[in-house]
Amino acid sequence: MALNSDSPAVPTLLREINERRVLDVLRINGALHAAEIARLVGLSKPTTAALLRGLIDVGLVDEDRPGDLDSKRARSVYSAATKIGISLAIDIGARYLRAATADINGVQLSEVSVAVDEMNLKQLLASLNAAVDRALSDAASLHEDIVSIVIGTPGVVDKRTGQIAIAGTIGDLDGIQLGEVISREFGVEPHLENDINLVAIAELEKGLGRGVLDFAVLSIGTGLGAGLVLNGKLHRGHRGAAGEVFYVPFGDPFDPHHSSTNPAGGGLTELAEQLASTSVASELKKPYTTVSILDAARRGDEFARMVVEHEAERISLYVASISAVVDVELVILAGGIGRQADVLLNPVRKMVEQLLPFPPRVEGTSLGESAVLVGALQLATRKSQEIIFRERSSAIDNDFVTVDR
Amino acid sequence: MALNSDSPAVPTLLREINERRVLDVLRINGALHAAEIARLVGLSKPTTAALLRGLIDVGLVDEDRPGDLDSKRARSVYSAATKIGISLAIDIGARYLRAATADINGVQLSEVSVAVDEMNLKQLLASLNAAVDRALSDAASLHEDIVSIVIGTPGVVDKRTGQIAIAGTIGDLDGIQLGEVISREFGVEPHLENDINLVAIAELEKGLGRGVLDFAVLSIGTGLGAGLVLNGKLHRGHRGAAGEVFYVPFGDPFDPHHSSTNPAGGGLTELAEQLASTSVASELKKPYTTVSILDAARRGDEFARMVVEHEAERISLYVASISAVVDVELVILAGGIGRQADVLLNPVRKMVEQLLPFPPRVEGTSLGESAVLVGALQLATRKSQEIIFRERSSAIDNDFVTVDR
DNA sequence: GCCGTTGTGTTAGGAAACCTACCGAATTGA
DNA sequence: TCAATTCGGTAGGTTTCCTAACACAACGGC
Repeated sequence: MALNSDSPAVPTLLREINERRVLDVLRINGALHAAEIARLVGLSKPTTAALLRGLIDVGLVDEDRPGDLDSKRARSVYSAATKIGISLAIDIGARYLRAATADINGVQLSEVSVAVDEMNLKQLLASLNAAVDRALSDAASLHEDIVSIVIGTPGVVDKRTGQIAIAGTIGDLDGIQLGEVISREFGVEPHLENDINLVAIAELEKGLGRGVLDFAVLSIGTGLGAGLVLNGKLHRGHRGAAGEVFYVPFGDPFDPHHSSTNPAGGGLTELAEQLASTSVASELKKPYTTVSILDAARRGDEFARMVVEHEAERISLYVASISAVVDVELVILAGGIGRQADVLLNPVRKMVEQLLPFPPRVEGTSLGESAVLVGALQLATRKSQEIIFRERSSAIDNDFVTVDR
Repeated sequence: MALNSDSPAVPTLLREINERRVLDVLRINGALHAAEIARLVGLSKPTTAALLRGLIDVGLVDEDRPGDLDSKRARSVYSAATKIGISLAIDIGARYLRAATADINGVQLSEVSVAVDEMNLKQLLASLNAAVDRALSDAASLHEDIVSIVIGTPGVVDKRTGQIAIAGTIGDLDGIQLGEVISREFGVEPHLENDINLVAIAELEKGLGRGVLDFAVLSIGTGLGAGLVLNGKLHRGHRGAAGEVFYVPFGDPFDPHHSSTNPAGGGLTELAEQLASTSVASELKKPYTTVSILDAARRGDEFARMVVEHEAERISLYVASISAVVDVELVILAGGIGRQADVLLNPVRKMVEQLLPFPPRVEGTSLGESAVLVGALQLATRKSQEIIFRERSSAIDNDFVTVDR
């Protein structure tokens, strides 16, 4: 039973709340005339008109007099300003480096993808700079326009220090170094975030997670990990390690690789090697690869189907663990293997239903390879909007002191 | 990007926020004079005085003129009203039935505990009625004074239907029936809640979870289950089944009893039976009981220590699962076995640190047998406060309509 | 093609919430 | 004892919202 907020409610708080509402309405609905805004926001016309004047004064809203381009009796239409800063998203993957930009309203302006291949930090940063420069020029923007930056990366990002731990997939990547370099380069402190968490945000905003209060994204690819959305918000955990389901101690708890149950990494091919001795007919030949196995399974190859069945069992264990602990409505499979959901989905569903009395829905991701980028852009947009709003609205009234009270 | 609230901000919203702040301040700090309240709330003296007058008018605040009983220059002291309704908490356990009451500010007024023993629903309800009646008379209160009721029970309580599923420990308990009976009896719709969730709330408010944003209570006793507090709030999950860690598929995933890893129920004695063949010296004799094993371990009996060590390993698996999925800062052991944390704590900590790169702190509960009741009372108090506040504050201004806008 | 209806945006007047400043009364402390 | 402090209260003013009324433009039925 603590106080909900530090400061008490004063009249200017009302203005702030209502200004935010007006901006939200404009960002959701696009250009509108004043009376329509008043109805959607729920305020009277005079008040709405005053709000709009204030927002126009600080440059957060644009007014257009379209001759009579627009409909009916409207004299002016209003829209959320666009050219007041951009957000930058960067995805540092194991095989690709991607960058994207969006305007202050979250509309994507550009996207750049560069293949990377075993490079050191110096080379990585050079590629990164090139990619960002291209993303900026494609968006007709400059370094100074960047309001916020979100970087997606494998590994656990510590909330306080920004340090990246248990990265694994990218050799000598260090969160502090990276943060400092970016910060120096762009004059903006970047926000580092675990890549799978960003996929979860992407699913929440633009994917299968829309409107779902509790769901998880289980990513099976180079590594194994999950992103959790609980009560409609990303759950990072105490040190940002939520969703590190690799550490659920199945099988021999002291095997550091959890090889008997890990469906990620080389899990699928290892499984095939192990099962090769069972003399089931197959057109598959060694060396097995993830792709060849999945393709054979799609063609109906008996041995490949058996391997996939086993893989599905392993995946189910992790789906079940997540759901047993947090009871999600939906689990979305993603990542290199998770994206091949067509052959995995049904066996996983069947198994999960046997394991749990309250099984979640299980689906394959509806987002493509740039899911991390989409999530990062989403997060960066929210940050930018908050920064710009604070900046502009405080510019109006920052001059009075209190004495008595 | 949706609107944060349905209605826009109007001046009366300020009043409501500030009224709540004043009440909060009084409930936290006890009786205060007006100037002190103004300082704590952060509002000016005239505004605070007006707020207090309003709250006194509707009976939410009491004004006392203590002659000069109280200190200094204060003419009046103000305190949150107490005699405006009570909250009722009921704990339906496997072996005990408990009831407790608190005033509107959460101050406990009475507590009653009754042993129950294999009874049918009819007998259970009779005992329940008797216990509640005693709790009420001990609190010098009447049925009509009850504002809200929270009932703790084993099993998963569905948010929407109130139905109880997978109860197990209590034979023919049915949430709908129970809710209906209570509702008819007291004229108040009771809120049913999983008992371990209530322990988590108790730890959050009065136990080791105070100030901890992310923690779990792992209850090991008749059954196995966990309560999760994430981001400072109880996490119930999509169907209220969050924390049902019994279903994490360790060992043979198709063993419905998960007997190879379950530390709860008869887990400890079973473990002892299994290990009896290992010829380790022991003063323990069959039949083993949970109590005799734990006592022997405390005395240093080698065999008993080995059994406890194994039990600790099993517990660690569940601690690790929870932490791998949601990354909690702290796991609190509770329940019949969990309360015997003295002998379990160190081996569990050691094991958990081997299993996880980010191990949580592990502690034994600091709350006694009435933890469920404490949590239920907490929840009921919050509900009562909200109900009474709504009732009283809407009594003032519920008479005007809008036309133009 | 005219004129009533409808909808937009503005002005005027007022209500509700907050604030600062000041003042008298009571207590405290030098 | 008397100055300083603190309390509760009043007066006057600001910010924010509201309803009501009105001018003006567009639409549509006749």
